[in-house]
Amino acid sequence: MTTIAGVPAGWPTTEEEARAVQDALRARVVLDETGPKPGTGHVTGVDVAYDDERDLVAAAAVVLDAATLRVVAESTAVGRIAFPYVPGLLAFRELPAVCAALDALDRPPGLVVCDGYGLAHPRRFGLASHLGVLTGLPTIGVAKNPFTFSCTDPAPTRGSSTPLRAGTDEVGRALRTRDGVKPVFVSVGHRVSLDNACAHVLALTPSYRLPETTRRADALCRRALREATAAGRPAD
DNA sequence: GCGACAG
DNA sequence: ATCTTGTCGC
Repeated sequence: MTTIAGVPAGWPTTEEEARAVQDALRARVVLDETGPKPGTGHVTGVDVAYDDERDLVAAAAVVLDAATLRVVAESTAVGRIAFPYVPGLLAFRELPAVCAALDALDRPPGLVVCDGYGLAHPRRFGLASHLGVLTGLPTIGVAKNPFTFSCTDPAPTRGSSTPLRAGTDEVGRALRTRDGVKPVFVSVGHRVSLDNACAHVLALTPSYRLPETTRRADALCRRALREATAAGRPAD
């Protein structure tokens, strides 16, 4: 079943407000924990799909057994779009629906894998870090594009990586998850080290470029959006 | 000022 | 993110 995601009271309306929230919350990010051990416990993927025409958003959370990568639980949530897409402010668009989907799970999510960035962000507070602070859960970000960051190309074999830097700080890593295929871009969200985040991503990519968590959540939120769009309309 | 820019 | 068919290759 799909729950309804409302926009929280006080959710930012303007870009200025949203940036102020990021500046206020980023101090709460915890960076001195290693995080759960890869291959143990549960790992949850979250993703969101949009229908801008109908002002609809659908989020999905899919819990996998970290050892077997089998799905053990899932949930979806639909609602109104909470914020426009603005580079650097993606969290304000995605998080209300994502939080509603996580709340609807029948068990703890364990480590949460987000689409996008955590610390690798203009104000060091991308959606993975933001979700971690709001929920207290360990989170990481896995992005498909380098955003504003640049890096050298990792060696062509699976497992190789190069740093993603902002100045001299390593804010993330370009990580090759398949031989000869474009890397993914991993960054820390909350309560997980960068080394451990990369280890998790490798454990979650036995066959494809993207983590199984992301692939499952992507498929599920698209389905939830289709079904929400089809509902309440005359059959034809 | 102009372009680039996670999803 | 989303609009969109077939096609080349393992």
